[in-house]
Amino acid sequence: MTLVITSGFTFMSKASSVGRQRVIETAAMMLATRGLRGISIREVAKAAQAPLGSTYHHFPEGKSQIVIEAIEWAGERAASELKACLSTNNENGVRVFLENWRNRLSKYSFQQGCPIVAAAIENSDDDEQNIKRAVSDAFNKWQDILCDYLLEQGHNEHYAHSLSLTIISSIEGAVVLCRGYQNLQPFDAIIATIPTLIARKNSSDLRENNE
Amino acid sequence: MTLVITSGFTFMSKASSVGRQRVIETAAMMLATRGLRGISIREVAKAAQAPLGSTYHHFPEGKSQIVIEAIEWAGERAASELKACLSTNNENGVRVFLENWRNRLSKYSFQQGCPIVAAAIENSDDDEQNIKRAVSDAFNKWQDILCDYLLEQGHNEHYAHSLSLTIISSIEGAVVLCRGYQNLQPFDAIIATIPTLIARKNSSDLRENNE
DNA sequence: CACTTGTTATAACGAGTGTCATAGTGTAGC
DNA sequence: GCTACACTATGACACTCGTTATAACAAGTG
Repeated sequence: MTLVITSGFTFMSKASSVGRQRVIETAAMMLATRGLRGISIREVAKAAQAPLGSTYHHFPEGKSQIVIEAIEWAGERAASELKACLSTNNENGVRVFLENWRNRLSKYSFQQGCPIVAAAIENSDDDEQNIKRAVSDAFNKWQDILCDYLLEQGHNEHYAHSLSLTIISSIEGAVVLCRGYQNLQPFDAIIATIPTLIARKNSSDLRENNE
Repeated sequence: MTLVITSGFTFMSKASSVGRQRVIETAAMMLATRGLRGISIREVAKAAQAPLGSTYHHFPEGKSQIVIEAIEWAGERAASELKACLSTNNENGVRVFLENWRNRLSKYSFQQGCPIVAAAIENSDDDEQNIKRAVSDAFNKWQDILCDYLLEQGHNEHYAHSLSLTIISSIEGAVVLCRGYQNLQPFDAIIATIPTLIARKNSSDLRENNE
């Protein structure tokens, strides 16, 4: 339940901005745990030790604003971690990133997944096209980073595009499966298979099967 | 919104059992659309044209029973479809299954995903270890079917195990990404990459990287 | 007819939800 | 001092939620 805050985000002049930021990070954590409709502003505020009365001061658009900012923050956080892994580990970058995710999953006993996934799969009849936009923005950012990396590794553009989407899909799917299975087998599986797709530099056997 | 009922499920003697079954299938559909906490018994009953007063007659354990039976039904349904694809298409079986999923996604305009995923990622503090069990049962069934198929295709046991989990992870992840992106690119990506993992019969380059 | 049995109708309970209005607090600048 | 303003406290509104209790209904059986 305890959340370690590492961001030095400063925005306004006062100490309350760290309270605002803590609400965002707590919302992201609870989103990853319980889903979009599983969290309430009251609970987020309580967990963030922020006064409920002030959430509508910091987030005048209400819950959807909190959720969107949580998605953006989590997306940015994962993007910078991915970038760091890829730039410092060269051809093993993806594997290191996978293993980081693996460790985080077991650290939290499969209670936490990906907040962006949680926001992606819960439709509501009326509201919030903006949530979907924040979700696709996050996915897009990860894909761009991965795509650039794969191009640097010598893959052609088309394969880099497909492979980057495949990697992200596998990760997100494996996180879901691990939470269902309550063990790490799905993640260990993609750690065993995905790197072989990256290692293969010539993608000749791929082209003939495209439509 | 219209739900086509294809199952010939008979259980009790009366026509009301089709009402009961319709509640299950409607719950599965709404679960796939709005998530575990996004559905209410009242709404499911209304959508299934079943009287609210009788849901607690057919499902005395309440919402959790409805959800569990919906998961079981959806898991069984997907399992039999997967089995059919694999047995009638031999080495293209997975590809056919992927394309079926792809078509279903666009048919429902990315509104519907996988009900089992929805149930897998929403933790609640107190209740329902049984939901998690139903989820992992469904995943396990799919994995067994895929694993047997891959063994028949000539893969060794360890690779078949890893690859089957990778395939399921990729599909579930791609479904999530497609809903986020609101387009089919993620699914087209895994259709381009996954079959190459299946086509490769010798997994020699895989073994050296395992821990 | 009475009687059972499977099903439905209706109303209510307590709890939780997002949101808002209003009043109160503190602190910085004059 | 005092005003301005960012923030917080409190309580309320209208709503939905899962669940239960209780009564009614329909149909078959004796």
